[in-house]
Amino acid sequence: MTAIETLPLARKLGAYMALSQAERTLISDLHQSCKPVAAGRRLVDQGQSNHLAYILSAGWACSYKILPNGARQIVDFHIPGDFLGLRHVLLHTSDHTIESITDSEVADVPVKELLEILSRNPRLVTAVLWAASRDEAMVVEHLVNIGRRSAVGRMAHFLLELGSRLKLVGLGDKQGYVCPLTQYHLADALGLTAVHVNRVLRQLRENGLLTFRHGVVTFDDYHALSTMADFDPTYLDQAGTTSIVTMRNRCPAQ
Amino acid sequence: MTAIETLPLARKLGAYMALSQAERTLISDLHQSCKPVAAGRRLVDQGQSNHLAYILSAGWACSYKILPNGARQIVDFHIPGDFLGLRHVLLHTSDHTIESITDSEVADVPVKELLEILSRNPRLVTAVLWAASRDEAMVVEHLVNIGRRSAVGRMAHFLLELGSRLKLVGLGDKQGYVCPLTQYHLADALGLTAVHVNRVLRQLRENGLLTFRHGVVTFDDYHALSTMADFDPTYLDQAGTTSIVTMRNRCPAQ
DNA sequence: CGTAGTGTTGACCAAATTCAATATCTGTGG
DNA sequence: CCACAGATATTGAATTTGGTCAACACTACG
Repeated sequence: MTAIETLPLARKLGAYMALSQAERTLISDLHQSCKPVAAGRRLVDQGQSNHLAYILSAGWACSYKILPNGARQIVDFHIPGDFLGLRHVLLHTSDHTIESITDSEVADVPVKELLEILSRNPRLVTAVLWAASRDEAMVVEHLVNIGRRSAVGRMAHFLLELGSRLKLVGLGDKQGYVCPLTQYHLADALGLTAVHVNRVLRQLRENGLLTFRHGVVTFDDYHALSTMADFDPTYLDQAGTTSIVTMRNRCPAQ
Repeated sequence: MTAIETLPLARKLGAYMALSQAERTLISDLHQSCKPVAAGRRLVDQGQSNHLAYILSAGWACSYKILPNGARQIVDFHIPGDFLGLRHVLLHTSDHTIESITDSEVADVPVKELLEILSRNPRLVTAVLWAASRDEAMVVEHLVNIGRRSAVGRMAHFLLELGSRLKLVGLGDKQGYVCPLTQYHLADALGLTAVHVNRVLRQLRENGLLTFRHGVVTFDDYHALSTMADFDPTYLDQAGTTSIVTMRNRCPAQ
């Protein structure tokens, strides 16, 4: 078992609120069955319910929906420390598929155990609720991105957002990051075709804004890129720490 | 004060799980200050935090984001019984604006009170978390809609979804419903221009699928419309009641 | 090697936008 | 009750964006 401090989920929730020793132990308990998963394996299936939630410890994954016409829309990418299938567990239906992109490691969490832990720990529920809210904020930003930005703007904004998320867990910086996504992944996430993704990437490269080659995203001009993409990482910030602190002072902890 | 049974929020949460008398009373307490709001008034402002959540008792509202270039993306429309500003309260920042579309009635809920109620009532937290999850499911569907469907498909799917939601609160049926949205609202929600919205509506009308005129949506051929739009209302269903019960019983296994 | 997945590019096409002009509706004041 | 203004809806023509089809290059890996 890994030391509690290095568990991505603990680190993530810990960024929201200070965790008591008991709470840390509970989170640790959720990681009992951490196991490797090969790339391309489906963890949650659209339309089915396998009653498991996962914590992604290592690797990349994505959530997507397949339309009857065969088109795929990727809703979100998941990086280490992310909770997988949370909504799936709560709604009891799987409205989308979650699939590993790279070889990964996941801890699967039985629903029963999760619900018991949460029902006994209102503070933890609050933290999880907050993590879920942050996820929704990302989906909303994604929606705005697809609905109201040009292809180039979408791409720039998306790669910047991914950079911010990765920086938070120590997997990237303002220079860039390692990124296992194919142009097909990008296309299905951004509502474009793979061919057009290629052209857009070329355009960004030729304009000296960013380079995405050989699995590496390099920000050639971070400032100019942020400007042209209207990128504002506020919605990702953990400014929430302040928020939760406020919340904790107002309501009696349990 | 209205009888608890007729409060939209109570009705909504009650569809998820049976509510105890104490819980009903708590929900009723949240409606202390129900007041009228004129059309076009902003309730929550992008970038500000006014620390209030609302329950929409009557009328229509919408959440949207304005991009620096002036474009607007409507994230969701709200109808009676919807919770407004939930994420806003939890994240302590307002990442989007919520505005009334018609003259409406809202009950504003002070954050402090809401948090106190939730921290003392884990079951209620679960219900709220679930309502929030349903909202996210709608945003996800919206994302898929914009990312991977043609303009006509988007419009059809969107108007069908709205019909399902309204039917749930008794404001519409398979024939159609009264709808105060302008073509600009539709455009900003679907990532189109108002001009193109007009053409798309004409096309749907001329194909005998649906008519949207003078503030009324009429389904001329519900079945054909659902088919062409790949509409599957599963993600809106309240099958959840079963879900929560089942979740308690099931488990481990894979 | 050879194959499958991925990336790259060009020529052509379709969908949606933009610009612009009118029409219609709705509420308001005279 | 009518005239008017502002918002909303409708339509056409020209343009842009992104998609489709097709060919080929590069890379990794058995």
